[in-house]
Amino acid sequence: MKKREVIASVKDEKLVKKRRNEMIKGAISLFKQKGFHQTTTREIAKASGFSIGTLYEYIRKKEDVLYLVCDRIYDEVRERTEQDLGAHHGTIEGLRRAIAHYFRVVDELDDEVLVMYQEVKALSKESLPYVLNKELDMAAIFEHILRACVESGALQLSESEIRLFAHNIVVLGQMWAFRRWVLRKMYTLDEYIELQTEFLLKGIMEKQRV
Amino acid sequence: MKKREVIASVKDEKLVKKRRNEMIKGAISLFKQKGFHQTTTREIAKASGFSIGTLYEYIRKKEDVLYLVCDRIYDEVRERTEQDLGAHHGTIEGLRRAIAHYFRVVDELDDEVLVMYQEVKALSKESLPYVLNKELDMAAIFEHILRACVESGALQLSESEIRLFAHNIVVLGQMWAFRRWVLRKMYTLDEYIELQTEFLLKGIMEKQRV
Amino acid sequence: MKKREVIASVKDEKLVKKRRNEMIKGAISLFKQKGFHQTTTREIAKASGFSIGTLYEYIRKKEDVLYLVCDRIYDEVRERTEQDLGAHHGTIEGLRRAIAHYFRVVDELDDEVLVMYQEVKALSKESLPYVLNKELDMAAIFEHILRACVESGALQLSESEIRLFAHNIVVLGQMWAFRRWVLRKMYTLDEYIELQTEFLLKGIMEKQRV
Amino acid sequence: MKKREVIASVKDEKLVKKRRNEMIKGAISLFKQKGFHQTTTREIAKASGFSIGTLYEYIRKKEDVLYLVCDRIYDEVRERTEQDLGAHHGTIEGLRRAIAHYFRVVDELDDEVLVMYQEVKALSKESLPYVLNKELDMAAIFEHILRACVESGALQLSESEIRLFAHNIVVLGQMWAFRRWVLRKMYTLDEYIELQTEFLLKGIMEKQRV
DNA sequence: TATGAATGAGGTTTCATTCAT
DNA sequence: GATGAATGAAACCTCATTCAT
Repeated sequence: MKKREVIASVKDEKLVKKRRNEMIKGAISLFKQKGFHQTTTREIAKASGFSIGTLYEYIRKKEDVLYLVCDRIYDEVRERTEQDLGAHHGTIEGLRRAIAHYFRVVDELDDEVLVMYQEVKALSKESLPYVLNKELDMAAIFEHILRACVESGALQLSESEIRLFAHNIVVLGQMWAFRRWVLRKMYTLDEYIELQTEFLLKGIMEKQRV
Repeated sequence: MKKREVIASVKDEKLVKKRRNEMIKGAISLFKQKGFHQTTTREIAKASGFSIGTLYEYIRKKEDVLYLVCDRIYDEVRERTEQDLGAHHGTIEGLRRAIAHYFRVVDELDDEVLVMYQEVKALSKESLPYVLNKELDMAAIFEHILRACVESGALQLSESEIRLFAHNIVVLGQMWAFRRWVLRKMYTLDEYIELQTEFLLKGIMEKQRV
Repeated sequence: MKKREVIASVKDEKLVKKRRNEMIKGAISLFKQKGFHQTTTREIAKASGFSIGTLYEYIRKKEDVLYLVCDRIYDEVRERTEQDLGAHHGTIEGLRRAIAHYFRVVDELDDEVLVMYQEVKALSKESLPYVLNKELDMAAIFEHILRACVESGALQLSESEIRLFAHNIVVLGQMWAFRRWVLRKMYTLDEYIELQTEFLLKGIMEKQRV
Repeated sequence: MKKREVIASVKDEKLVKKRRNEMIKGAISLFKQKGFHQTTTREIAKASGFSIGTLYEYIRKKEDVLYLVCDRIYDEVRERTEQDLGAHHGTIEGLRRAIAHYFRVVDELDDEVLVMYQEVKALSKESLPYVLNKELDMAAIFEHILRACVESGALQLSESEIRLFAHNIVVLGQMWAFRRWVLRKMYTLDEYIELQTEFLLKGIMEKQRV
């Protein structure tokens, strides 16, 4: 699925990219604090370093900002997660590292992940599918890893299980962001990774009926 | 933690309870469709069957409605989950049944769970703790069950693990609601319960290091 | 053709009528001075004696005000023109008096007629037909009078001529309003009526080829 | 009365004339569709084939465009009407032909006439007199013709009548444009010319009191 | 001379909340 | 207790105009 096109009045594509980066950065910091609905377009413009008129040269509606923000956050999380995933491919060790790596990315971008999580529903019916599709892309990363393990014989999983477990990994990672208000009181990041990785791997690996 | 007091002008407590029930019912159905911010107080009043003036006899601010709604949904989910939990206490079978039971409750109340999930962040700093506390109550249900299993010797878990696994159960249940857009394409509820229960139990039970 | 319904949030029909009268009065005086587009909704509210919020309890969009204004002006002109039209029905004298009477109405309501004339095109495609239909109603008044004269034998006109002459009368009346910037320098109202009545009657009456 | 000077930043007069022609052409086609107020300066620039910056090299304010447009339309209507008016000067036949000719010009330029009619009131107090003066020039054309007929003895009219009848001719011509929504359903252009010419000539010619 | 990005005042409209009845 | 008309702050968005390039 291609990206949704957000139409700008300004022609210069370089400039559009630059201004939108400023905009996204400004908007994220506001959305973190107050959420999308509590943030005004003027505030977004100000935080982006330009006037309200200029803001609207680069978007059409306020919701476009939210779309761009969600889009960016997903890209960021995905890109970072995909970094350095090559080694140990198709091994349990590789899976273990991927999980840990992903959890650390969520920790670094926890504000962003939270924003994304809580504001997605504010997207219009038009934008939503594009963003949900990115959720699927995240799950797909772990599906690939799991599938590689199956192919190498390191794991024995049905296709159904692969897909479900991939979602489980993604969600238990995000959980560190959206339940941080309680989890951080109980665990350090390292403890959380340690415990959840054990939990996940056992849940994924064992074959015998419980 | 006690409930947050939502102040009503009307004194008759019976009436307050009755009107608030109507209000919560009306509001939930609206929040499901359009979310809290897109729903106006007038719409809430109308859907509740009384006038805007009357609505404000039973709440102080719009956010009170959201608080009451979230509060109610948590109570509903918790109450239903706690039903018929007595049997098999302290056994793996009891845990298995509790999980399945809880997942079915989430399925029945999926709209409500979604509302709760997506609108919590709209609560004021004042209300939020009360609602988050209810999240903890949900986790506490499974902590009790897990702890009973540990005490009966059916499971061997540290206190840290008990608390984390309880959250995992709660979140993977909610996941059926907040990822339904993808999960329902892949699994029936029964399949989801079957797969996730296996996954959870294996993750929880096994003792040997992976 | 029925009137276009302008939807009000307020239920009390009496009140709606009263407030809309205030609104129309305020709006006309503003439209006279600055035209529809130069007039802001805030100004309309103020001139009507209520707040901007209240204004929008009685209309949905700014254009509704324009529709109500045009609608009212047509009604006013038509009603006043139709007054005392009974006598001399079917005679040239009756026609002469009707013309004079109508011209005097235009003179009294010249500002209103001007507003109507110049702002009609600002109406939406949705409202326009209802207002144009009122133009036809005006013409219909004179068609009836002319037709009565034909039936009584006082005039000999084809149906085509009746309809055209009716429009001519209406337009030459309105001309006193929309060309007042020049006509009033040249003629008093009485002179204008005298000259135009002669002109119209001769144009209408004579049968022989010129 | 001289033309109002519309100030351009660009000095090259040839270029100014050329660009303004493009501008007027573009603007008219937009004003036809949406009216002056609904048309943006950007749209005018685009329709004219240059940038918004360039537009403002040739005008000072948006209203200048409207002035130039109205000015041009009047010139066009007047020039075309004055063509081939020499023959039959001072005769009823000459008058008859002039009326028919003018009505055909209005028919050809009906969109333009409508624009002019409906947007004149959007002109500033400063520009208005210049444009109204052109209305007088139109009337003057027919005043001249009528006066020639009086001088040749073909008609017997007071100065007052001459001036009024000239306006009547102008307005009944414009009426074909501004009432076209109804008139075209009832008459072809030829029928309209035929009927109105008879009407006008009878109204103008007959001497006996009615 | 031509461009188009930038500006921000100001437009329309919404909606939570109040309060007289 | 119930009503709903009134309020006005504040939201989103537009667009005429400027000015650096």
